[in-house]
Amino acid sequence: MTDHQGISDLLQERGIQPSAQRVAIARHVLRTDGHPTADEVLAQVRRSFPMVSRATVYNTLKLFVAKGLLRTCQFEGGVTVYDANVGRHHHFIDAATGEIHDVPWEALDVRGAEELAGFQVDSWMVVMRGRRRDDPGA
Amino acid sequence: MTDHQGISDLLQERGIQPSAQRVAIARHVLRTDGHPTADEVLAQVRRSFPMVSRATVYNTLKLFVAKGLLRTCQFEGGVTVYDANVGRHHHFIDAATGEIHDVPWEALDVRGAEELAGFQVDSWMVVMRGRRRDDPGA
DNA sequence: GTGATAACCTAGACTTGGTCCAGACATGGA
DNA sequence: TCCATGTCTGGACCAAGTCTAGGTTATCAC
Repeated sequence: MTDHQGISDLLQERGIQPSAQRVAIARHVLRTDGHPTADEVLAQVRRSFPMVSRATVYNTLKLFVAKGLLRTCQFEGGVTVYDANVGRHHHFIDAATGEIHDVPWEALDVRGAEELAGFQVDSWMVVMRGRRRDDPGA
Repeated sequence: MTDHQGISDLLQERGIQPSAQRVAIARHVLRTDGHPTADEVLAQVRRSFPMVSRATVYNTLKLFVAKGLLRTCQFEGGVTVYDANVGRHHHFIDAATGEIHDVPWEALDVRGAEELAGFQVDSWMVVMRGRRRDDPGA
């Protein structure tokens, strides 16, 4: 799914014309389970595609979000990061490093969000902060 | 608690020298249950204190955060907003207006956050999105 | 192949949220 | 009063993100 042809097909499925730039951006942003910023994507893509412009990266990321391939998140520092995991999940933010980790939806049990008085709740997520435990036994 | 003397005392309790500017900023930012941005605070404070500078507002808000009088949040749009409610609570974001509403801690029941494998979770909150219901009967 | 059209990309100017800094001003002891 | 310290101002600066004009490329009818 991350080879050139596969990505090209995926973009076309979503109604996106698979230009060389878009495929290059998609390779970097859809293949990671990290949460890169637009500038990180730009830097990565430029290694294999030096002429790509900043505007193209921003436009393409926006397009991918509009087409449901990506979602954006804002946490610490006010920078927008992109998340290729578009299914329901929660987030854990490492207070020491700022790293963002996805937490599976089933790992937590949230009750009461749907029947909140005065609000029609369409979606929700839990945002946790703390430290990552680096005991390898876990 | 929002009159001049009370605010002055509150600042001093927290080890903050209560200058005229700081009291003016505190009056606007601690008396609201909204979630103003720094620029909104600046605009408000300037109505009663036209000479206040942007740097002072930013510095003062940072100081209040450091002293535990305020907390910051980042949601949509990547702007930092300030929240005078520093106790535990959740957030609801109105998808139509972008407004942020505080949701009481007890309104939701979250299980599993404390014993998350691989992470030491220090704090968490639920971020909900949807529409505000404007039925007055609720 | 050729030309028209639309889609796409680039570079750079611009906007906005936020920080930094030098100098001015206030305040509180000795 | 003088000095030291803390605070405030205005403006320069920076970084993330957007906008725009013009150039390239792809598509398609002829």
